[in-house]
Amino acid sequence: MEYNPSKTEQKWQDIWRAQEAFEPKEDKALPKKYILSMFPYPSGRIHMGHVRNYTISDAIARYYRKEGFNVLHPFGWDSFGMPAENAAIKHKLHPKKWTYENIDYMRKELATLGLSFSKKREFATSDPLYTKFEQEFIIKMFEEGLLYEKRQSVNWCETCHTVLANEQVVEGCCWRCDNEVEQKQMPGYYIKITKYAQELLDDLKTLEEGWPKQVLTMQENWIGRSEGLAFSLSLSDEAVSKLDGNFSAFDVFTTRPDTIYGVSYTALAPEHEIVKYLVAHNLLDTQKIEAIKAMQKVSEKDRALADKEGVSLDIEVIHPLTGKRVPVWVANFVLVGYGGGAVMAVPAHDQRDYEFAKKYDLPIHEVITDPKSDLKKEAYTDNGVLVNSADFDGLKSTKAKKAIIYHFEKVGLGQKQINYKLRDWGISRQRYWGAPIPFVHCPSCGLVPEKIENLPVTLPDDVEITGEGNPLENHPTWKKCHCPKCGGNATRETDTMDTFVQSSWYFLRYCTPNDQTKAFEKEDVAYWMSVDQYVGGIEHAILHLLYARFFTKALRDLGYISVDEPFSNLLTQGMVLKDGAKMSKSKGNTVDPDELITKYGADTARLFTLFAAPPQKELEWNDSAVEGSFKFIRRFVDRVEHVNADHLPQIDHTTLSKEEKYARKKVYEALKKSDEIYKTRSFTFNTVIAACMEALNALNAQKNSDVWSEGYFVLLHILEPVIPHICWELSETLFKRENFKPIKIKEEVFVEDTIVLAVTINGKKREEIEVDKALQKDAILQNAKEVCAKWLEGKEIIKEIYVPSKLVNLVVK
RNA sequence: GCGGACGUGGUGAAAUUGGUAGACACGCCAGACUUAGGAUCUGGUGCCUCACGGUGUGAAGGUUCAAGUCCUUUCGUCCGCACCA
Repeated sequence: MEYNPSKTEQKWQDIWRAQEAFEPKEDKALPKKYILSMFPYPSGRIHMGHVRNYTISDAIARYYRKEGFNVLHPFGWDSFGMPAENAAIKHKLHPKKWTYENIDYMRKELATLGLSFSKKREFATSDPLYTKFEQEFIIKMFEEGLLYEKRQSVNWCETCHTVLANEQVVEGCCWRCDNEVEQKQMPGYYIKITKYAQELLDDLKTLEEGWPKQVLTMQENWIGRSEGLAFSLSLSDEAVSKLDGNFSAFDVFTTRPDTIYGVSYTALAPEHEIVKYLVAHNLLDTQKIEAIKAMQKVSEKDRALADKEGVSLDIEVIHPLTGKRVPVWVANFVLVGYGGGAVMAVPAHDQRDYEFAKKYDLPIHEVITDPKSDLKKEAYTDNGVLVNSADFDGLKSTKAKKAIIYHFEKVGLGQKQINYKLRDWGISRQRYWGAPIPFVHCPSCGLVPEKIENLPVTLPDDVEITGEGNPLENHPTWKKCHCPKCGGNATRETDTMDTFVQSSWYFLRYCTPNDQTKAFEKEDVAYWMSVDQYVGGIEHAILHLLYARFFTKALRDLGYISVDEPFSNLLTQGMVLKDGAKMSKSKGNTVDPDELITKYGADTARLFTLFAAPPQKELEWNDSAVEGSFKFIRRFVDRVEHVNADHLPQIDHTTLSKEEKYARKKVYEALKKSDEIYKTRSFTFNTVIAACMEALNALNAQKNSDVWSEGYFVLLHILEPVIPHICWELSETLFKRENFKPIKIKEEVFVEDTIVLAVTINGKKREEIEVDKALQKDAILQNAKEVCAKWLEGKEIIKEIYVPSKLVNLVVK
């Protein structure tokens, strides 16, 4: 039979479309599987990363469908975002037009891959209906105090003309354009993700089975919980009067309360209010003020790389336990955004404090002893035994921490505190192509949410995108409106939402995709959620995956759903590489999926993608291996001529020749392997494909047409998720697709009359023996010794080990 | 610095979880068929050795009858976070 992929693939894609073959059933009594790939941004064309992503989830979806599950495998578009605006500037195209044209084009491209998506549930996040529900959530969050507006220092990217959330700053640079991020004071909207810090951390435990460890660790570190003591340091009387009575104390946080007797100075962040006051009122000599101003100018990123640096502020605080005076410094390594922006410094037991103390010749008081400690060289930062710590002397660090916190709480000087590195999520973006933040600024009522019945607040179409400023801000009339509360003249908020807000709940919308009145039906969500298998890139380990987890919990608490975690199982696919580097246009090492499919067909593209590496690993592109995948399919199609039954034939295994038995065994081994990779969720398709190749090779070594027929019946079943078009074609012709149902493994094919045992001597393999399966241990050992006579000459056997159906090991001296 | 993942032929990778290392492919070599082949088919292919045999999973130790797999130390690669007090 000739293999003509373009014809066959077109044929089946047409049939699938016409028959709506992959729509989930409405029956909620059926067992379900929700299989989801991260939806794409419609950038214009699909790339190999998309092909890999969707091929993996499609294979999983097809498998479960064949196993009788009600499968939801939806698809959509993450269609708000900056590239649309950049394209508008460059090509003078409206972002909306550009986006939706891209969607149409990419939808056609993806169709050629034969993906089994539910077509009726597709949507784009820039659709006004989607915006409507999202704005409703935002208003509900505001009403529940989960969202607030605040003017504060933000991450600003000058190239993108917008604010970025902390998660979107990568090593001090913009995650999208790599430009260095600056700090800017601006008003913005924040979602209180910090309120969920503990739950987001705790629930990572429920994901241990289903998520890669790496991702869990990254989220854990990002949330960054630490436990310690928060207390206040009172300024000396002189210091209070120097500061004109405006300050009397400042707060610090420490995870090492056991070292508190070792405090020899304290340090404030350059942006600390006290420092600002001293500078603003010229309360220090000019040289110091200049030094502080210089420090303030250095970006956080550069500070991290800089040497420890500081200035004494000529004020003192009182040590809360000893009553001694402690000098206050400003230091470049203290962060304003964490733990009050001030630290107690214990140079003996903190390496940063140590370096600073050495540089400025500040005292180093040892309060923790340990044989490993050598304070002449470096700080001793591990636990140990307390000394020079009054009543706490002799306690071990762990005990002392508790005792000291208890003491602080008892006398009312401070309390136990849990701190998180996680910051609230800033969602304001000063851009046009996004979901408008549905608020109004009223001169008399202040910040007022839009009325729910007026949603969605949509974008004006008549804008000019220049890249200068926010087009909504510059629009002549759009922002003029009436206050939803008092009806007076008011101004619409011109910030739009971070696009990560849209991707934080799209998987819920797929559950009830076409409802015009609500975002989703509670029962639908209860049935379909959580996502049984989520597939996407590791680059979202923190960003999208953390936001989506948060959003799910927030919507739960707003009463919309009753799900705690959105994604039970996560597969992070590896990158597609060529010549050892990530495929990218700028490097010129891309492979065009369209060309690949035109040349070899979708099945070959899919087969290569799944065969070349396990999905979690990087996939190195190899043109001749693609060719090899094509040849396998062609060979597979070619051998169909050996099939002569239109159903699964009954075979009496005992009457078969050795080759025939071996072929059957290989066929059912492949089926076993296939079930295993889905069941264990390893999704190592490469091993299943290899097993099918072995089976085909074994079939080819015999001539029994019943064995051939059975082999094809099973192999078409196994390979359907990988190379669906040709499998549907062959299965339809040969078996009326009767084999696209669960197939029972015939255990008899694994039962063999003889077994091959390895004979090893001192663990080293010497010979192989083939023995009757009924042969007893003694006889087998005897047999083994005879075969290995030459190795045993002049040796004494001191031990004989027999591992049934595996090997014999003779230990000799 | 902290955390994570990982080191197996010329290459991509397997290895039933402690039991015959290198399955399956790519590549390469040889042969067959061909006017021809970058088509197809057959065979070979870890390394050293003519062979007998030796040796081999980054390195070094250890546990065990038996280690790619478990333990200790060490080297290297990749990724994430990075002065979080």
